[in-house]
Amino acid sequence: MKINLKDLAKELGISVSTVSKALRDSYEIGEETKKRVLAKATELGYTPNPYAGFLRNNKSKTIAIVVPELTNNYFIQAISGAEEIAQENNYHLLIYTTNDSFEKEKSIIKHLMNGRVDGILLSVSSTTSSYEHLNELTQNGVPIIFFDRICHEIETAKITTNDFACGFIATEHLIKNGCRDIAYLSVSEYLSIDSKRKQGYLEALNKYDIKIEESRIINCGIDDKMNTQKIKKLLSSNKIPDGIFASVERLALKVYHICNAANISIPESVKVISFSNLRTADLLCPSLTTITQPAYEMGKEAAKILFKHLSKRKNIILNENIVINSVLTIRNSTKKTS
Amino acid sequence: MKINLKDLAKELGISVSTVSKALRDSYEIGEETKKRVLAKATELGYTPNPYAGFLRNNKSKTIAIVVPELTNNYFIQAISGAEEIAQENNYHLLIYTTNDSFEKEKSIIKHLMNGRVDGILLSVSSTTSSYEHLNELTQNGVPIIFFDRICHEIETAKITTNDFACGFIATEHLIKNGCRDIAYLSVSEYLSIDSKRKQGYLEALNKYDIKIEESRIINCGIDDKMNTQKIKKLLSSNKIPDGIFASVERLALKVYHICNAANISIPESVKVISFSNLRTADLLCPSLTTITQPAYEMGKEAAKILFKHLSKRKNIILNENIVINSVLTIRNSTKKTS
DNA sequence: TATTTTTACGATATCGTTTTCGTATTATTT
DNA sequence: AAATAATACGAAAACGATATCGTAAAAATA
Repeated sequence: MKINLKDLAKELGISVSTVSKALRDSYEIGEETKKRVLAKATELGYTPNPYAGFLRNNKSKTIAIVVPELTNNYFIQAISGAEEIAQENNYHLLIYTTNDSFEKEKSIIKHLMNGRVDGILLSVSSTTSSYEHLNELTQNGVPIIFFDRICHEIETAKITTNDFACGFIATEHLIKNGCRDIAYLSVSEYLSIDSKRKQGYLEALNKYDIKIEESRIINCGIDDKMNTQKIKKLLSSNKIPDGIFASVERLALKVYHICNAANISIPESVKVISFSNLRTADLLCPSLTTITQPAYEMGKEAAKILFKHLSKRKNIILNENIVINSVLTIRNSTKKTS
Repeated sequence: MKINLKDLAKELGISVSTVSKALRDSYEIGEETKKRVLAKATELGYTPNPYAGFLRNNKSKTIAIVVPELTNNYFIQAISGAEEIAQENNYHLLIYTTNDSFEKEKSIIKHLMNGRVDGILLSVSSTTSSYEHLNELTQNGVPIIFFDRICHEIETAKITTNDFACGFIATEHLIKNGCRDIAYLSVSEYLSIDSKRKQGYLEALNKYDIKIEESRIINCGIDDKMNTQKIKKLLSSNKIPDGIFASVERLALKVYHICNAANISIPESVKVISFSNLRTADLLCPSLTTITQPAYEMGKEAAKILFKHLSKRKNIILNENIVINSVLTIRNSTKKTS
């Protein structure tokens, strides 16, 4: 049933090595023999055992993509882009989610260290606070490319969007539409994307001479209940902010839900802008003004760079920062209401 | 740098086979030796080459999940469920998207035939019109489990939701809220889920003595422009339907967009219900009444059954139909407006 | 003490490829 | 015709781990 090279060789009355070379179209084999082998191979439905080849060549034709969560459209689109490039290169794509857990990320990375994959695309977990596991990985010669949630400490290629500029733009947009008391919903103290977006936010406040209130920076995390509590508190005081800048989609939706429940009207009472890749942003009530990251392109680019490197067989990836800009799409959640 | 069993054995001054058995905690090896080996292994950071084992044992500890698209929350959630179970079983998960293309599906399946994976979780493409590639797969001994978009012709386990009943319930809900002229947006003539949902729709019309109009069954497909055109036509005639039942999320969103553009008010002019796993269904304008499939559970269940089978090492999976019910969530898009 | 059993380990074949190297045959050159 | 070069193929050694044997030494039994 399951046919291998030896079977094929026996059937053809020639040696295994000849069959192997014939199938790989080697110059060492005569045209006639090649045809015979190929014909027999298709006749018997021969397909090579991939793992034998992997073992021999020390290459697995497989890469992994590791993301914090699957309930975030950004990551879905990035995966989608990576998958397309993988298919183009006849590679296979393993998928792992860390659920934003540092421990799980370490465990996954450890499992990928032994040559199971030729390379890794990673967006680090929001609770990842040290990078030894990633260092070990590169020491073992497994190339890794970061996208979005990058790790500066590791020397390799990193794909990001213009987080600082967008943080600035988002905040400026709120200001220009009348906001003077803007809250920033931070997603994680560990993430570079968060700190950059926040810096953009602070810079914009500075430019427009708005005093920075530490209490308006809400440090959210992965605990949904805690987030709800913090945002509820923000929106139930007697002096609620007139603008909210959510660093990630999930927090903006939380704001929507809380405002709905508390009868706080967007954008009249509070304007909302968010980093988001939501497909339904324009169908929301009200439609949500977003900074949309080029998630698909970022996934594609990360994979492309990995494959470029894999084809070169060089052992080191140079430090490289690739920035693909996000776009601001203005909708009703930040509409001027004066 | 990269250490293998032989290196370890040399370092310890014992044989490769002893080291191997010690690491696998074999009864053949003395306690003391085991400890020595284990200590040395961790000291030198030994991790087994996975492919060597795969070759030897003819098992890859890897399964694949093949879905039509990633821009559909149903599939994302199903993948998420499958991934969780895979991690629990220390398995790895390969992901493939067919983009609803029959050819791509065949190509992917062919690549998975040679033992690259121990099993496959599949939701067939909406353009898949024959099943030879799947038959070949099972003949090659690769177990396959279907979820959602199943294939009756292959004998194996299939995870579905109660499509017929939900088709009926959805339609009945529209009728009870005042609709008498209900259109059904079909997603594909090939898919069993579609025909079952449609049958439910027809059954409901029958029960309430509503005449079935063939022209109210809109056969959509994967061509977005064609879909837009067909739905626009439906909604721009002088007698538009008072209810729309979308068989998939994407078509409901299309309806929303078209209604928004054409100033047709939902639910006043037309009520909309849809199969959907949209997280933002309740935030839409108006909030969307949905039949929500237990996507996460279905993915989990599919994976669980596969692993149950894999542990049994039996060569055949019995025909089995597992049905997990969907839930109707009533929101404003179907609100009574008499 | 002699025999059997148990314990603990090593040598080696195997999984299915790829690839290096060796070589017999034919073709080309002088 | 003799020497060299090109062509077409086969034998066998990897790749790294596992598992089947076989077998010394130690322990248990007779």
